[in-house]
Amino acid sequence: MYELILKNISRFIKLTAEEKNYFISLLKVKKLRKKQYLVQEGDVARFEHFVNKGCLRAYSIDEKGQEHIVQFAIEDWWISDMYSFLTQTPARLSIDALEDSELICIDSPSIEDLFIKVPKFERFFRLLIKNGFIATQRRIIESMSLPADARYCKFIENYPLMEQRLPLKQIASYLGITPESLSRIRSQYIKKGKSV
Amino acid sequence: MYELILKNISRFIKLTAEEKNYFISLLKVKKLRKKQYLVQEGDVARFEHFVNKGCLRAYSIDEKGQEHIVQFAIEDWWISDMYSFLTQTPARLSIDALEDSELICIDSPSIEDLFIKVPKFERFFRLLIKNGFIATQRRIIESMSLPADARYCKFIENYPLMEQRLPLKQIASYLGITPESLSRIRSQYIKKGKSV
DNA sequence: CGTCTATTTGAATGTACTCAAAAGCGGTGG
DNA sequence: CCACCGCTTTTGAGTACATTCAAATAGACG
Repeated sequence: MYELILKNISRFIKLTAEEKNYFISLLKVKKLRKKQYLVQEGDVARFEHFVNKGCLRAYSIDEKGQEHIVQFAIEDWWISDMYSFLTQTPARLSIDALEDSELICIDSPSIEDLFIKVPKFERFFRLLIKNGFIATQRRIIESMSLPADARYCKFIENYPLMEQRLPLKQIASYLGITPESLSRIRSQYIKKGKSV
Repeated sequence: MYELILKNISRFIKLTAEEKNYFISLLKVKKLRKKQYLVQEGDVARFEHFVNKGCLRAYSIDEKGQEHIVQFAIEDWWISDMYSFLTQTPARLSIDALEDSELICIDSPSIEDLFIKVPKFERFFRLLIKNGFIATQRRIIESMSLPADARYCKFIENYPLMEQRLPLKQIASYLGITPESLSRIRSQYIKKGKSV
């Protein structure tokens, strides 16, 4: 059950067996069916979530009711509403499952305990957030400097595993374009792409 | 000289006089003239920078030679190429001064020392990055869900102090539109804005 | 099998872009 | 101090790309 998350952590910090056990004692497992919410806009996010299995998305809904996907997460990724989790104010994002999923969750007080008893975890979460920050910055740069078709190519390059699992509609929402536009881009891409 | 940065830090963690002195011993001050580079694309970012005075921008340059501003920083803000700093690989961003500026810098090895001697700083930098991450995520959501004119309004709302100091061209680059477009948006905004 | 949603395709529209030119502003050197 | 130069900002005209709206097709799920 916990192999994947321990392996994930070991990429950044080394833990003793005792520390591992303590860490595991703080975790909760949660299963979600496709389309179920993990976090709804308006909740206070109480957990950081590690995806052990499945696929989820974090998104915001604008005044017109349109969804804008901020992040996807598949196995071995972390997902949460960072804003809500940090400030303990109501979430601006919703998170739900695109596939039946299994999550490993750790709540806010447990993380604080963890930081005290095993300070190495401060480092781990710092690096985790840093990576998220970097990815997000890169995404901003790409969204500004590349036209929609190039953004789609980049997406496939960066997340080949996801691209296969995600409905086009969801990818369009992530790229900030309409499903119709993405459909057209794709048909262009296939024509040209055969040779590329 | 160091009041501002100490005050900045004290918003997140409390330091003893001794810790403060140790921290200060690690700092370097750097002055920049307007238009001077702090970091150039291709350098390895060795420092985190705190703006004590002045105004800077971090930006990337795309294949067409166009600049895309990722972040502005004025007094009491931190700025660096996070990606380069974390990975110690060459910077993808350039950072330069939009006004004569004064920076307080701390290099990578010093930060690692600091984390060991005063672990509270792990927390500080974690929170700093977290805030950056949240701001960046919000920016992505806004850039996807709002038309250019609304993004400009949001920018004025969020960063009223900056808006006054920044040339229109720089703001346009941040918003991801051309200076011509921003000029037009602005003239609309003034007409309508009088009544708003 | 039927219903609901996702995807494709078409046509008309709109927003922001490019290119071009003029006006405004700031700084520099004679 | 003023004239000039370079850069920023404004304005105009034509263009390109993505959008909206609509309709048809394809797929998924009960």
